[in-house]
Amino acid sequence: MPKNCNFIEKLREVGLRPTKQRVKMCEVLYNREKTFHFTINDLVKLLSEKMNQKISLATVYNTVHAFEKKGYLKEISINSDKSYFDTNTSLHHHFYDEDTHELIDCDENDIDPVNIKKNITGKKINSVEVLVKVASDNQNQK
Amino acid sequence: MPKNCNFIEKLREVGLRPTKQRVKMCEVLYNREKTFHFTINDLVKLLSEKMNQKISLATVYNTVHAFEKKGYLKEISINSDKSYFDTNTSLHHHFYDEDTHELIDCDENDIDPVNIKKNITGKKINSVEVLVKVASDNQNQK
DNA sequence: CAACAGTTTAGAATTATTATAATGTAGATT
DNA sequence: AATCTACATTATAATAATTCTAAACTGTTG
Ligand SMILES: [Mn+2]
Ligand SMILES: [Mn+2]
Ligand SMILES: [Zn+2]
Ligand SMILES: [Zn+2]
Repeated sequence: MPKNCNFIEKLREVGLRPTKQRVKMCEVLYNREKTFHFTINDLVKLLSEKMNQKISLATVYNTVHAFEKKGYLKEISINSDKSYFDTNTSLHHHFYDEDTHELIDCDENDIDPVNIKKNITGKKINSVEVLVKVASDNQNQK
Repeated sequence: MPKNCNFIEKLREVGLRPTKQRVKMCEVLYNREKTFHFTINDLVKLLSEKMNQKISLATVYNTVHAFEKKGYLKEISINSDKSYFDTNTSLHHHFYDEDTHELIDCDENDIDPVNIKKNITGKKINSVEVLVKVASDNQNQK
């Protein structure tokens, strides 16, 4: 998804009707500096509280999944209680803060390419992703 | 958990009463050659069909979580629909077969140590895990 | 063999997610 | 602009995974 606005164009490009719900969701998701990692509930809350936009839960689910299918969002598995989504759809690694339950993106400089020596006959590698779990370091408290 | 039997001893060691349900579950989980990756439902089915042991769903949930807390099982996140557990509680990497939805353990020889250059102040790294997704290679079909 | 704490159980409750079906609307057709 | 139609939104019901509850049961200790 683009940097700034014209979400209407962008939606149309992939064959999604630019309804006002979809445009509002784009604004919330993509008008921001950094990658956004969220649950459906986070998103519903944001829409309703910050944006004053009441969108039915079913629509939020439908739209998030439509965006996922079109490559505007990526689902990530860090917790099996609920689904997390990521506005950064490129293949990338994550730090997961076990204290705050926040996800942080890595870029190419943060982790060296992973060297995989195993190979499964008849299968090809589709993705390689690293999850680094961190927590507050209670070692250095003088 | 041990290679063969005497689960009664082992359970007692960590302060879990060796009830017949718990011992049966140990047998199903640990009397096997390789690591076992499973969902609660897989386990309930195994117990009931293969072992002819009807254990209440609530007990299976309770016991799996008790085992997890005691370090006999590890929870892994690959899919957000349901929880997966792993009898291999060591820190290890996985291949995930997107066709069969099977998990395969890696050992130290399969993937080189991951070199992490990013560091978050005040936080220490608790774990680093790699997930390699594979699928059938439809390239080489002469 | 008590007595008690911990355990199992059926079933209800909760939470996340998906399905249904009626109503609304974007965009094309006249 | 009025009409049409496919697709979208919505409230609500249904389903699925998980957790809670409270009563009955059982392993252990004395
Ligand atoms: Mn999905
Ligand atoms: Mn858990
Ligand atoms: Zn990310
Ligand atoms: Zn494993």
